[in-house]
Amino acid sequence: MPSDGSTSTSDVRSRLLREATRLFAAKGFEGTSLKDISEAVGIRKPSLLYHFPSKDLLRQSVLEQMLARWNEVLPNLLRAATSGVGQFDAVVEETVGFFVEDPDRARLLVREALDRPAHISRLIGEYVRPWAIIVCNYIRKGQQQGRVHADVDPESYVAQIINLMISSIATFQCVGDVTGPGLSPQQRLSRHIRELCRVAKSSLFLPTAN
Amino acid sequence: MPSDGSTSTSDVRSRLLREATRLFAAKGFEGTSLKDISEAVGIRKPSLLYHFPSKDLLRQSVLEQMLARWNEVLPNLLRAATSGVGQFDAVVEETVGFFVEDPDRARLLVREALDRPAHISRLIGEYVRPWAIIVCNYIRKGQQQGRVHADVDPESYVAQIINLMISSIATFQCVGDVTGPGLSPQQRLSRHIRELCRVAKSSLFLPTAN
DNA sequence: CCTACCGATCGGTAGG
DNA sequence: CCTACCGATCGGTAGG
Repeated sequence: MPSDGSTSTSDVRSRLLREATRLFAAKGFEGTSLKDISEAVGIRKPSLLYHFPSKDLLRQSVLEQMLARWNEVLPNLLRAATSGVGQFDAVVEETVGFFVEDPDRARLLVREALDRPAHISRLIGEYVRPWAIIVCNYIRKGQQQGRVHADVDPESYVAQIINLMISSIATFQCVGDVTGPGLSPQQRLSRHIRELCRVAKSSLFLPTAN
Repeated sequence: MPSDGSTSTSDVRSRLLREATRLFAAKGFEGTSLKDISEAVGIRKPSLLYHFPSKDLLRQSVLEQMLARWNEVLPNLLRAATSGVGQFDAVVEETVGFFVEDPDRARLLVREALDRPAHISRLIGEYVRPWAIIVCNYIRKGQQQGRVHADVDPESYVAQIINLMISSIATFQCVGDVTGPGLSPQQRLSRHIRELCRVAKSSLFLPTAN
């Protein structure tokens, strides 16, 4: 019975996951203590360890929760990925949207890539290779049809664009302002993403002859 | 007198900087202890603290050393940056080369961007804004001359390409293999960089009419 | 979900 | 450049 209004029901576990995500993204796994996380939720450290038996299992749970959300979005993405120039836009924007919706997802992935490269390699093999191969085949078909630049290296192109989408959102807050202020963060983000999509598309497709 | 062959002269300080760079890049600032660094050099922790009075000053020194090296390379870069399509290649390749020469530089910058975004914002203002403005003006001139795509957003484009160059090398070891193995790391890196340069150029310049 | 407590390790100092 | 040591904090456990 939530009589005090601060703890709604018994979603302590999900609140722990949320605060852990936020703090791991902001200060890193080693830079965050269990005390930081538990007190952000309003409980003591041993209580956290009741929900997550160790710090490392908490880290794994944080990543698993994010990947589970990605698997929810993936069907939409694959549906949009069948063919055509407009569909390409949709795939990029849908993927970017996943990370814009919560930039901590991007920061978490970049940190994990730096801290545990072998783990990220495994996740890539599991979560992105399947549909990366599909995209590569789509690119090669486009090259045969003359819609895609002949000198594109499909595998490397896909790797670069994935990397660009994730890391540019992860570090957006500080690398976004190369040439000074003058715009609101929202405006900068919007320009940033539009240019990201433009780069991805313009470096893939030949200009349409119109 | 270096009689034992392990310590050449008294470059303990520079060896500490080298090992600190390597360990901060690999495991992060919070994930690296002063003991790790000092023992990698073969001395005790208090001896490290004689050369660098605190862990935070060591971090600053590591970054300063890297930025000093960048300032040595910058003149070559600015000389090549004057005009033309071939020159654009030279600038990108020279910049990429700086980070390929030692990928720890890229990892250090990405980690710093995540850990201390305000600090990286300041460094960007100091080290990259000056010549980023020059590049933006060059892009705008190219747009007027019809050599550069009209819909390029110069500021965002520069931010994206800088971000791409650094982060793709920082996380190359794990994100490079989106579509499976089969190539040596050297071959993969070479393909990766070639595609990176192609994306940068192809998304900027209009196809030459030949 | 709590209090009380554990050994280990942290960055840093004293003193030589 | 070392040994010896400091208080603080770490992840984790006992026990309720």
